[in-house]
Amino acid sequence: MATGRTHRPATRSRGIPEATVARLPLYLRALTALSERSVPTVSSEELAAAAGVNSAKLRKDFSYLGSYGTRGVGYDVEYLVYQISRELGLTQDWPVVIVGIGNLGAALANYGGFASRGFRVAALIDADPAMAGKPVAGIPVQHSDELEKIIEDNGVSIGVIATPAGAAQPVCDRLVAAGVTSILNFAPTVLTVPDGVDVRKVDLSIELQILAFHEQRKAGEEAAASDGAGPVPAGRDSAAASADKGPDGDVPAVMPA
Amino acid sequence: MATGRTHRPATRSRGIPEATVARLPLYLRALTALSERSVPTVSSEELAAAAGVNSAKLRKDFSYLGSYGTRGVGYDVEYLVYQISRELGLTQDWPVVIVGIGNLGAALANYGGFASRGFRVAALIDADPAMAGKPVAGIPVQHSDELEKIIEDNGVSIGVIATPAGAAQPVCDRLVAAGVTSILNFAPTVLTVPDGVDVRKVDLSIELQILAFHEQRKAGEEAAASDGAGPVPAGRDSAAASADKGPDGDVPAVMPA
DNA sequence: GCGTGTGAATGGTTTCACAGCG
DNA sequence: CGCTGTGAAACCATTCACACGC
Repeated sequence: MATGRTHRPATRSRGIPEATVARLPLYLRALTALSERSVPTVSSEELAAAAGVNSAKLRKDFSYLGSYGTRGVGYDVEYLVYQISRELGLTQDWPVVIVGIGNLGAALANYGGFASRGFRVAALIDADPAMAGKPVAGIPVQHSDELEKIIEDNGVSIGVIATPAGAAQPVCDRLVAAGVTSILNFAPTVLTVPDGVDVRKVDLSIELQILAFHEQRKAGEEAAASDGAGPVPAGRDSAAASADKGPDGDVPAVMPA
Repeated sequence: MATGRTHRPATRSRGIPEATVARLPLYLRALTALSERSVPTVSSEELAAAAGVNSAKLRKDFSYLGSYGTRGVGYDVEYLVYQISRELGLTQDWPVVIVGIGNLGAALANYGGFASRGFRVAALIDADPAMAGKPVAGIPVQHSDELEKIIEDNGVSIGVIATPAGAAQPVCDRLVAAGVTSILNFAPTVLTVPDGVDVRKVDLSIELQILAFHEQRKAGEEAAASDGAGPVPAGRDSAAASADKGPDGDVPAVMPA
């Protein structure tokens, strides 16, 4: 999904499907929880339930990593934690910079799961001179003039962009020029990057819009058949024309017809 | 990820693929930008470039909505903005509650894109009594005791969870019981919900781990990667692929199986 | 002509179902 | 016997290529 020419034409025989890669962190988290409770082994069924997927999918996913299970028994928790960690590259240390220390950037800097597993916040960077030196999550914010130097000195290859939309592309360009090859983008913009650079985006408003779509669809279907699977608890109908109850008279007015 | 029951396409009309739905917000954003610059029409090629997808995909996506383009010309920007907004349900107002007003919750409350398009922060809720009454982003935080009342009074059907992991499931249960049917979860946990409730998750650490995987692969392309998928649990320590440079003391004990 | 709209071809992912092994 | 590992089938998504209509 990065650039136009995104094709990696079968780099090597090393072919773990993208969809599987995206689930490995989920399995890892579930396994870590089991590990902390000193559970020695799990079946695909149990682990799948904990990770919120189905067991056939999980077994297929693991089959791409190798045969790490024992038939008739299940998977060794510790061993699997190690194997997945290694596959994901978490047995090494990844220094990360966060650019844009507003509300969101500060939240990310404070996020515990960040440091907990392989990732380390190497620096916080902001364009506002007034922020410089101010500690956030115990780390002093540095001015963006230092960006290139910070990247190089720390061998940073992963950058997190938490700037306003307008600043995202320029920041991205500088990160890439300085040597960053993976970017996690929280700004609501499509980033353009050269080949070989990975971009993943996290976009609140896109997620909300997807939810709204499904929500609207649910509201439009009050003629359920005899399925009767899920009795929605409070049978209160919601979210129709909402021009009546709101304490706030603000109308969004997205578009006239 | 859409919860449980796959919707039967029995109702022949609205069968928009999930992948398409996920891209509509992207198109909408690009179109809105064009609209603000008073661009009257776009070709699939141009719009696709702005949205970061390829044009065949975009045309196929739009074909699910109907035939809104003009051959030889392109798409009318304003008209398409309206059609997509309507399809996504953004022509109505969606009151949203945010639960958990820590760093992240505050960031979300302050996020501009939130209110800008169809969504309205109806309330901020936190379990900490000390937070109650304190305004965040101009909205006073309310205590979680009020949760059910708030949901009902405001007809909220979308909830955002930004609590610590441990609190997420209980909060989720209460939201659902009170009538929420769509949840955006920022806590690093798998949420269990009844049928008919949609959950989407945003998970920083999963995204970072996916990036790390690709980053590691890139690094491994310079050095001949030694294949680690050996026979059975005997040669498991062949993890020499990547130079172990990190002082990461957290490596789990290697298991002989 | 030009660019949309769409069947058909391709590629990837999920699910099924069962063989195989501890 | 129970549970993993995996071909094969079913499903979904993307890409191709071209007919069609402005």
